[in-house]
Amino acid sequence: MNIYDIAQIAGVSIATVSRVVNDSPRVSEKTKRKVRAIMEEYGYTPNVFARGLGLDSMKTIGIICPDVSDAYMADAVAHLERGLHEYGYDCILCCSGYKQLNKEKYVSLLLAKRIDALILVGSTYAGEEESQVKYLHEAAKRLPVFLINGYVEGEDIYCAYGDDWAVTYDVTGKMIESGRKRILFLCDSHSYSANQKLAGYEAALRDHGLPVLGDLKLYVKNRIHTVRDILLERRDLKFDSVVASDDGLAVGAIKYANAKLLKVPEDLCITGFNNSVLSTCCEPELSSVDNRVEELCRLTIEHTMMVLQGKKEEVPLKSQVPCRLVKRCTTDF
Amino acid sequence: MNIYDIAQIAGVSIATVSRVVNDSPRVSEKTKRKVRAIMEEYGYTPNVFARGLGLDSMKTIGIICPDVSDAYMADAVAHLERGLHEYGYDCILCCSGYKQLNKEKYVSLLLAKRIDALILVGSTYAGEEESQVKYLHEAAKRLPVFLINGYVEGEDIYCAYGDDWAVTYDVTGKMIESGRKRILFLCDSHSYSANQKLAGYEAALRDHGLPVLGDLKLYVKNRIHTVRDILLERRDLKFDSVVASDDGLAVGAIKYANAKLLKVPEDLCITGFNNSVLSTCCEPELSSVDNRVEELCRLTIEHTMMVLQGKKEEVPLKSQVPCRLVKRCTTDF
DNA sequence: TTGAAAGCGGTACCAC
DNA sequence: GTGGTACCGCTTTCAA
Repeated sequence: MNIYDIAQIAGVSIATVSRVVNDSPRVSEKTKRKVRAIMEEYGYTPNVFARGLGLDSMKTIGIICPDVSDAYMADAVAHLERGLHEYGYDCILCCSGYKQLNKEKYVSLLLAKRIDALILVGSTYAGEEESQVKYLHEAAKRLPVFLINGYVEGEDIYCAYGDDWAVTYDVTGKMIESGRKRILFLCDSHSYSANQKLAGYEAALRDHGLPVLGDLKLYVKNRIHTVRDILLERRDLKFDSVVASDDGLAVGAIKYANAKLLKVPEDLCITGFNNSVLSTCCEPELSSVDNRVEELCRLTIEHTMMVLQGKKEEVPLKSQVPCRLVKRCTTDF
Repeated sequence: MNIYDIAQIAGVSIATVSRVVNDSPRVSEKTKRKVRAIMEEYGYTPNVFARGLGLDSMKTIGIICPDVSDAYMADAVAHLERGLHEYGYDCILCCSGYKQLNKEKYVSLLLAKRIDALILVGSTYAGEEESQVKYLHEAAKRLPVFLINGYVEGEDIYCAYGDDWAVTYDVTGKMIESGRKRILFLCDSHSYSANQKLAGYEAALRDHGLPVLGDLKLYVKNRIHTVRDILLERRDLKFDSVVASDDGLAVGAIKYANAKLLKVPEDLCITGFNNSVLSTCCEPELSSVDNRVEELCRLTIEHTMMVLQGKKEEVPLKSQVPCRLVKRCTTDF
């Protein structure tokens, strides 16, 4: 059943049917009703390919994230999908992993699919150096690119991210003010956001007259037991508190504390990041920074729609959303 | 840059360019090289819409799940996306929620997008009665439909699921054999898989000569604190063990035990389902049934490809994968 | 308000 | 092995 069939049955031209489908004002109400009734009766659905050919758009948005099985990204993807769907857009989801080559491959693959916009979730896409974000600039020449949780400067690259620096500065400061002197910084990558957190942590130490010690900056794989075991093995490492860049790492620290029978937060004060289920699952429950994914996604969707509607002048290239610490049982401030 | 441009530059016909793009054997190696070089040079990518129009396929597979922010589904989606991508297929992801109407809407939306196959993740799609799966039968008339974690009988509906009944029967049996007499069954839905688990639980009770008590079958919302609080409030409810249909529910039970200072597993023996991060995050760590998503996804992908390659006779309509209990600290058998 | 017809960018059949 | 060309199903301009 195609537009020709409908036209014939309705006794009008395909142009008219097309206008009805697109709800053009230049068709009489009477004709509209008639044609609609027939489309309904025969269960006609316009062919998306033919439509795409003409309009060069399929109302589809590409979402790339390193790995949806990560709770934070899954959450983001869920919010994005829901929101975009409300605007009549579908989502093609791609999990690129963390390797540069694959990120680039996925982007060009999506470009070939003629998606309407590209949304990248995760600060890994912000790259560590200019050469790593070149592909984003290239992509941005063809369609609007949106980054969640990272910042890349460039025309038509719109970024939404939390103030990781500020919140980490703040949390670290509070730890110091509550008497901690040796704060361990736990991290699992060198992404944009990880670097922001690290910088905030270091600034807080400096501003409070504490030394920035290389030993106390630990890069570990984000697996609970791995973190616990590494901390247990490093008997040389002395610390009275932990600022972790992810809940998984923080829970590893909690497991370490439990294993060593340390009192939390008295002997070891711990904060995580992302405010995921993990933080209410562990024991004691984890104080964690809420990165406000929902808000970041909301903003991104809003911006995407504005840009797609040609109002890109009204959309800021960078949008920062304030994070906030959700206090539970692993902090005493 | 389209096929006509390339043809002109290369001094061949569009037919030849098309053949080169599709790597047809009926083009001389020399011509292929020449045309390929030009395509490369000008960065030509075939228009997917035009191609779709002709072939009526866009090498895209629709994935529907109730909610990707759920760890289990996120995991499944991640596996599916990775696997399908290896076969050159992209994924359109839809989160339908649990309402019948929305499930149906999403399916017809995807059908209109002319996807090549449909994969549904979650036993909620198996429905509770025939009328609820009618839309799947309709869809299956147009394209192959795959279910992960649920069973629906019907032509061209291929299902892969764990043996929830058997593993629950088994676990419940072991609890009884280790001396438990009042086993609480925790559940958050009436989905196909939930019903299987319940049936396995009840069968085990019966086979061991224990009564099936309505009080001990509890339907709760899958939120850790909610579960804990409900159990704390129900002071009338006596139980010495818990079989939960999801890790989240089981962790709720652990929180309850911790709050009441019950010893786990001595005073309260607990098992969860899905073997998610939650099970290694909580304290004590949870024994949980591994539902083998990865294997379910692997099978589904394999089957999808076979069906799309026209070998549907070789694909079984139902594939069962044995689950297994991963023992941690909340059980003593 | 409606219709005719020219694209959109490919695929595939049929000649040569 | 290569080229010519009729589709695929829709949008949109131009005329009427």
